[in-house]
Amino acid sequence: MPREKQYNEAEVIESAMGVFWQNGYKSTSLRMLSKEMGINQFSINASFGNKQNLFLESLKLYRTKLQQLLKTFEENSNGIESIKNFFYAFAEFSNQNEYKRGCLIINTMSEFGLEVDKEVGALISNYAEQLKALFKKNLEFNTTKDNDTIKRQLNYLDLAIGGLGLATKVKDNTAIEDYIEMTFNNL
Amino acid sequence: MPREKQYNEAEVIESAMGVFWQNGYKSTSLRMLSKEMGINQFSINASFGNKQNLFLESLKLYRTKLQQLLKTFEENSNGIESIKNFFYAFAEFSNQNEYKRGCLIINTMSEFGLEVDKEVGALISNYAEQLKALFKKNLEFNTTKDNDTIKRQLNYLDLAIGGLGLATKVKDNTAIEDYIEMTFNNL
DNA sequence: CTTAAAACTAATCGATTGATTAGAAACAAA
DNA sequence: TTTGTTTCTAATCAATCGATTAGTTTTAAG
Repeated sequence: MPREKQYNEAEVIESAMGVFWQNGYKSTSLRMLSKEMGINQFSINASFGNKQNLFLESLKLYRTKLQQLLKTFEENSNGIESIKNFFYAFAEFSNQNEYKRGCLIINTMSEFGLEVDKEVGALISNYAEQLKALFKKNLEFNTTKDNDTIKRQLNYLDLAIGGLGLATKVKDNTAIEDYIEMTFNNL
Repeated sequence: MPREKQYNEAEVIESAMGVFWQNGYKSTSLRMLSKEMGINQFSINASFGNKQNLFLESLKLYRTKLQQLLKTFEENSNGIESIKNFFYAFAEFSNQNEYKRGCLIINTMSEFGLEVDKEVGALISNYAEQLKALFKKNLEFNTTKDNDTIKRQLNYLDLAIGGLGLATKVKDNTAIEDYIEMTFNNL
């Protein structure tokens, strides 16, 4: 007997994700979201509760998109070159349209630092740990490396992918390509 | 005949800079600034006009502080090792107290991306160009490098210092040290 | 049809934002 | 002391924020 929803929740989250990606959390208002999602504030509340939770759902969607890159990375884990391929895929993903939006996860890390919401922080940490595990797996492809070398190179890659995320928001593609190439000269 | 100001403008800018550094531009309200600066909103307006201009003045002050690092860098320009020393000095500066605030300039780049205020953007660009000039000077200390190598290494260092700025906001000192050491293994 | 449940529109809530105002207080020259 | 200028405090402005409400519309079961 009830009236049907006139929108698809998965579709409107996609729109919300785009707005948060472009503007960050604090600079995104519910009115901006309402406009881009094509539903009013009441419906946002009905489907997602509040702004914070909609942001979390947007991050989850973003995470599932990145997961496809991680899947390719996992399936093609043959050492350093595989890590480099992931760096390029990550940069390309961040530049997937005309906007310079960077990476939503790294943007969020930068916006909130260590004072991040608990659930958001958990999502970010989970992603970071999964990525580091893949880095580690590929670094260990060269069995001559000692544990200390692995540990240092892992920290190097972890911070480098963060820097790459920031760079995709403010630097041009040539600089980014030079950066990736140079990053892997050391490894 | 007039009444004297009961505060020193240079001192209250120092306080304002700290608030912006910790919270970013948008998350800093005039009431937070008023409280930390020890003067009321009217006085902020009287001395600095508006929030945007106070932010610009805070950035200028931050820039003068970084200028001391650049001065040391300039005076001790003997090649790659000098660049590395600057990286360490930059990381230490960003961690100068108990807070994890990162670098105000890089935080601002991340917060506004390419849609930054004109004057703020000019200040950032000016700083970035000055820094790149110093990188270039030290890279060219090794006269065997061709121009293309210099250009690639310059982009590498430019993006790496950005990544370091982000890292000082969210990573621990061990990871940062590993990152710097690894970064200079390639050069 | 009638009816009940859910989704819709539009208006509005209190709180907070950046900015401004009115009026009191301070202070040195006249 | 009087006067004129500036700084100060405290209150308040319109705009916007996230969130919510009241009331209408849609829909399908009965």
